[in-house]
Formats: sequence, structure tokens, C-alpha cells
Amino acid sequence: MTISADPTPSEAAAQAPAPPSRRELNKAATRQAITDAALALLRSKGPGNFTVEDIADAAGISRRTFFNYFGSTDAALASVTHGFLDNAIQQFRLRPADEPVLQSAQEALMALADPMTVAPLAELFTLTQQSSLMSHSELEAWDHCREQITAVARDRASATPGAADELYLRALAGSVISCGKAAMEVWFFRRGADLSPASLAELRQLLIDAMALLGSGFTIGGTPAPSSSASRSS
Amino acid sequence: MTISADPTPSEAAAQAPAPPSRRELNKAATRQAITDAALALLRSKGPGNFTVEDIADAAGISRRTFFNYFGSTDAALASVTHGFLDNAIQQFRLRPADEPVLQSAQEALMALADPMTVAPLAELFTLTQQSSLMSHSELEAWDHCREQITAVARDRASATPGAADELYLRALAGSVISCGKAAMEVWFFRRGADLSPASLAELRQLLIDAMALLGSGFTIGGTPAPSSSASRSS
DNA sequence: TCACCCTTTTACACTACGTGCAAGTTTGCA
DNA sequence: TGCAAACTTGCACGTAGTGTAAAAGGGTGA
Repeated sequence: MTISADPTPSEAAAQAPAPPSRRELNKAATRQAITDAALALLRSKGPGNFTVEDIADAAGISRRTFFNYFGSTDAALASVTHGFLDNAIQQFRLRPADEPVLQSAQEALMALADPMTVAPLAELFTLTQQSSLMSHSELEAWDHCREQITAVARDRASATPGAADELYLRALAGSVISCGKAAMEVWFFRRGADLSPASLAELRQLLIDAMALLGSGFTIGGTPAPSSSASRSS
Repeated sequence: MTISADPTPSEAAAQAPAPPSRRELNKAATRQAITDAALALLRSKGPGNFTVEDIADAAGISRRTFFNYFGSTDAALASVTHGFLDNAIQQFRLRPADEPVLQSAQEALMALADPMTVAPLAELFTLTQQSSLMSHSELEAWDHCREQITAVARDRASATPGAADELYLRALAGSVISCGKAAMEVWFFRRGADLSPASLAELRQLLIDAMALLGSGFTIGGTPAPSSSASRSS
């Protein structure tokens, strides 16, 4: 009956590369107008200081139509994160199946540490003042990503000797997500919304370090010693 | 003005061991009545099929008073998780400061794998059908626990040679939480709400295995091989 | 161009959430 | 006993989110 707000434009475009019909163009434009309006209001009024009606008015649609696209203001904002993580999963799936999961994750993340890709996420993070308590939709996006990683790891494991241990898969995927989040949090904390080459290089190094920590079991020399290879605390 | 709903009864009792004044007793009783009513309604009607007013009526209080204690139905139910995790942190803090964090986590979790402690959490999990998308308050409880672990790890690291690397602390704490959650998810998936000695033994083994996976960098023999030491897939 | 059908938007109504406020009630304390 | 603080309650208000039915827009074939 009503529109399902699930598929991201990029997904739909990937599945239907040919026919950008007028209806789909309108929908994509409306969706974009909503997220733009929501981000603009976030910038101007701050988190929690605007309503769905504000967004709808700014986007030039009715309040009811907003809810045809997103379930809440948080969900509209979280589409930014969703887009980024969908991108990450896409890169992750492109890695060779015989590569260790941790390395695949690292390589996939490297491919995303460019200004254009990171900028929206960085802005969203700073505007919501990395309050550590993400919105529900935000957390759902990360959890969705975790499930995707689990699925890929499961596929890879099923192609090898024994059947996959569910604990191994879930613990690994969850840890990868946690470490990725940790690296980004530290980066945002140190650099704010700085997107300079030096700052992005530091982000890459943090992501590499985080995956290395995970791969080494958090024991640098046999005991739980902090301070990894390259990244320096400010 | 209004009552702050932050402190758990156990915390308040721990900070003020002597004076259980009449007011505090009343508040504790009301809080307990609310969570009991919420759990009963969850059992009888299922998640999402009852309102705040239903809970308030069942607990014998006004709707407004409910909101003096909890910000939402989710928050009332999440007090179960909150209690469990507060307990875990308490155990965690009792461990010797020179012990590796991962081992402290393991030991703390061992102390909680008894029927009385796990039962409420297990029931909550099964009643909400481990839908993988926890409520906001539920996730907040886990995140609060993560921050506590980070704090303890930071304290321990600051007592050793170099200053603590923020990335190390955050990645470690996040991974510990993720692996703990993974172990519990797998246990709930395999055993449902089974609280028999054998089932609890399996939970303990899963928790041990999860921490071992983390400590070994998820590489059992040098390559990412699944199937850990003792736990068997059903 | 028109007519027809399907999709999308919109207005309206309704339930429920969460909060400020100003009472009323209970508890602690002198 | 009386006062002050803490706590509960009812009321009102704005907002969230959803069902429904009617209107507007787009696709398609004659």
C-alpha cells in the first residue's frame, strides 16, 4: 500500500541500471530533498530542535509524505550513515574470498577514506556532537552492516573445511564493527570535521591500527600494552 | 524538579548502605512495581501491544508518575538489562589491576553465569524474540557498560608506562562488549530460556571461548579458522 | 488526444508519547 | 505540631506515527 522506505537509491540503481523512469526520479528527488532539508535544519537549529513538520515544509511536501519515506527524523538523518555503510559492504564483498576477514575489512575501509565519501558522515557526527548515544536508526544502520559482515564471513567459512562456528562469526563481525567505530570516534575526537589530506591519512592509519589490534588480540608484546605502531595521541 | 530515574536500586543501596528511609523504600517499591507490571504485560500481550497507561494501571500508579521513573516502556524493560550489566561492571572492578583486561572480563562474566542472575535477562531476551534490533534503552545500557569498561581500562593503563592510547581503549572495550553479546546471542539461540546446569555451563564456555577468540585475534591456527576449543554447535 | 489503471501525494482523524505546570499528598525534621 | 522538602497526580499541550479515503500524477494502449 504505502511506500516501503527500505531500499537505498544506490541499491535500487544497482539492481535496475537501465530504467530511471519519471516516477523513480521523482521519488529519488523527494528522498534527497528530505535528507537535505533535515541536514539543513540540523545545521541551523541543532539536534532535537525541529519537528517532522519543519522538515516536510522545508522539503516542500506534506507531513504525511515524509512518513512515506522515513519513519522518523532520526531515520532521515541516518540515511547518511546508511549510505556510507552500504558503500563499505559493497567494497567488502568485492574482496577475494580467500582473504582473511580482518584484512578484507581493512582494505574495504581504505577505499572509503576519501573526502567525498567521509565528509557527510563526518558532518553528521560533529552536528550530533558524537554524543556516544547514537539515534536508534543510526545504530540500526551499524547493526545492519554487522549482519552483512557476518553473512559474508559465513559464506567464506562454509567454503572451507568445517562448518562455521556461529560464535566465531558473530564475535568477529561485532568486533570489526566496534573497532571501526572506535577508530572513527577517535578520529572525530582528534580532528573534528577536518577533511584535509593529513587528517584523512590519520583516519586511514587509525583504521589500520584498529584492525591490527583486533588481529593481534590486543596484546602488543604479550601483555596488554597500549600505544600502537604509528598513530600518536594529540 | 522531577525525579531523576538514573540510579538503579542496587547502586543507591551500595552508595547508602545504612539509611533505607521510608521515601527510598517507597520509591524502590514503586520502581519494582513498574518493572514487574511491564514484564507481566510483555508476557501476556507481547512486545508493542501495550501502552504506558496499561503499565501504570497495572502498577497502581498514574501515567504521569510512570514518566517520573522511566522515559518510556522500553526503558522500564531495559532496567532488567541495566541491572545485569551494573552487576557485571561491579564484578569487573573487583578484579586485580594488574590482570589483563580480557581475563578480568572473563572472570567477571563467570561470576554472573548463575541462574538467579541470568534468568531475568534470558526471559527478556526470549520475550522480545532476540529480534537483533534491541530497543533504544537496551542499547544504551550496553553502551553504558562499554564506557565503564573503557574507564577501568584507562585507569589501569595510566598506572603503567606510557599514557593510554585512546584507540586501544575504545576498540578493546567495544570488542569485549560485542563478544559478550555474541556469546549470549548464540546461547539464547541454542538454548532458549533453558537455565539448567548444563545450559549454564554451555553459556560459561561460550563466554570463555568468545574472550579467547578476542585474545587470539580470531586466528585459531594462523588462518581465520572457525570452530573453537570446546563449544559444539548443536 | 483520450481513457484507463496504477502509483503517489495529501488531508483528516485518531491513538499514544512525553513534558511543563500547578495543584494535592506524604515524608522528614525541628 | 508545624514547616519545608519530596513525591504524586490531573490537566493541558505539542508532537509522533498510522489508517483511510479522496485527489493528483504518471504509464500505456487505442
